[in-house]
Order: sequence, then C-alpha cells, then structure tokens
Amino acid sequence: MKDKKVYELHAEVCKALGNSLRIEVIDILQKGELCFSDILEETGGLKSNLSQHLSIMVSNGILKVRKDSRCNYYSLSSSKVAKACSLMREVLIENLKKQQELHKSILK
Amino acid sequence: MKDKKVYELHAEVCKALGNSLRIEVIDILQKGELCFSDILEETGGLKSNLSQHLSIMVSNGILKVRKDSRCNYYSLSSSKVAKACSLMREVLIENLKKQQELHKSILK
DNA sequence: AAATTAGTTCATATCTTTGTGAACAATTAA
DNA sequence: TTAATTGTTCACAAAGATATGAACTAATTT
Repeated sequence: MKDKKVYELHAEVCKALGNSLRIEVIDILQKGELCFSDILEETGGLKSNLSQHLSIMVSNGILKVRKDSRCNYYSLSSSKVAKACSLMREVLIENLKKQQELHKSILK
Repeated sequence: MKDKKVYELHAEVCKALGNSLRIEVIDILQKGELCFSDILEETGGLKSNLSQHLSIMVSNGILKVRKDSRCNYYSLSSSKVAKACSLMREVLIENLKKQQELHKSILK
C-alpha cells in the first residue's frame, strides 16, 4: 500500500516498451545511433507517427537525441533499456515454447 | 521493416509492465508466491480490479497461478521479469537524477 | 441447508493511446 | 529568392486500457 507514486513513475517508464514500433526502434538502435530518416527507412510508416513515438521515448529517458544541423541522431540512453528489452523477449520466447508444447500434447 | 509480428508479440509482453498496479504486484511477488487475498491486502483497491490485472499478467506469461482448494497462489513465472523490471527502475532513477541536476542548474 | 470465504466475470463509463494527414518550422542547396 | 530537405506539431477519429460495482460461481464452514 506504500510508494504508489514510485510505482506510477516506474510504470510510466515501462510503458515506453509497450508498443511494437518503439520496440522495433530499440532493436534497431542497439547497433548504435541513427538519424531520423534512417530509422524511418528501416521501420517504414509515416514520419509523423515515428516522430511522435521517438518523442515519447526521449521524454521517458529511453532515448537521447543529438541534433546536428542536418540531422537528428537518436540513440539508446542506456544499455539497461536494451537489456530489459531482451530479458522480456526471453520471457516471450518461453511463453511461445510453452504454448507449442501445449499444442503438441493436445494434438497427440 | 522485417519481423513486425515478433515486435508486436514482444510489445504485448512488455505492456504487462506498463501499469502501476501490475508493477506493484511484481514488486510484492519478488519475495515469493502469495495468495490473492494477501496481494489484495498489500495493494489495496477493489478485488475485481486486482483480479483482472492478475489475469492479464498470467495470460502474458508474467505470472503463474497455483490453485489450491482454498486459495489461488500467484508467483512470478521467471526471475527474468523481476530483472527486467529492476533494470527499468534503474533507468527511472537515472532520469530522476538528471531532472534534479537540471533543476539545480536552473536555480543556481 | 444457509451462510462465509475467495475470487472471477460482466457491463459500463471514462480516459489514454494510436495512426493519419495536413500544416508548419528551420536549415540547406540551387 | 525559391525550392528541397528534415523533421515536428496539431487535430481528429478509432481502438484499447482502466476502475468500478454488481452479479455470479465454487468450495468450505456453521
């Protein structure tokens, strides 16, 4: 019943991981910083949509921006984000495996 | 532009972290499994609300349930969830520190 | 059998998130 | 100066998440 405020802030940061485009961006940026138009080229979709998602990630401290005269370069603010993300991917993989086993045992 | 489906599944699992009550539950369950009514006592709020959130977490493979005749015991499905969660908390802490430094430098 | 306990399910109202396209700004190149 | 380039911002509609309280189910106790 304590620390509700901290839980809210914590959840707020975690929310940044809860969208497929944002997950894709995190994945892409693991190799290093990229400018807006390169990210757009990799993800596809509308530039307005990407811009909004990047701005969410920056304000949540997931990404940082470096503004050049000709380009905005985005990068992960910390390797912790990438680590958390890949842990959650492992959880996903385990879920998928369990589902698969379930299917097998039903069909057997 | 590849693997959109995987990103969607990945984001789906991460969404489970994006709510303060669910974060609180993860935090509480780090010490070990607890039954529904004990979790409710710690978090407060309506049982219907808690029940719905727990069910989301179970279907996302974040939690598992063990059903006893008198109680439903919930626990973390994997320590990876707790790790991911605490990495994200560190990201939050770093954000708060940066904000604090900013405030300091403005007020100076 | 009647009442408790322990929790789930459902319907609903509200709030938030998302994607979309158009308009806008700032810098650079022709 | 005019036209490109590189994004951001805005308004809006559609979809999704959240909290709430009432109704419900299943097992246990009295």
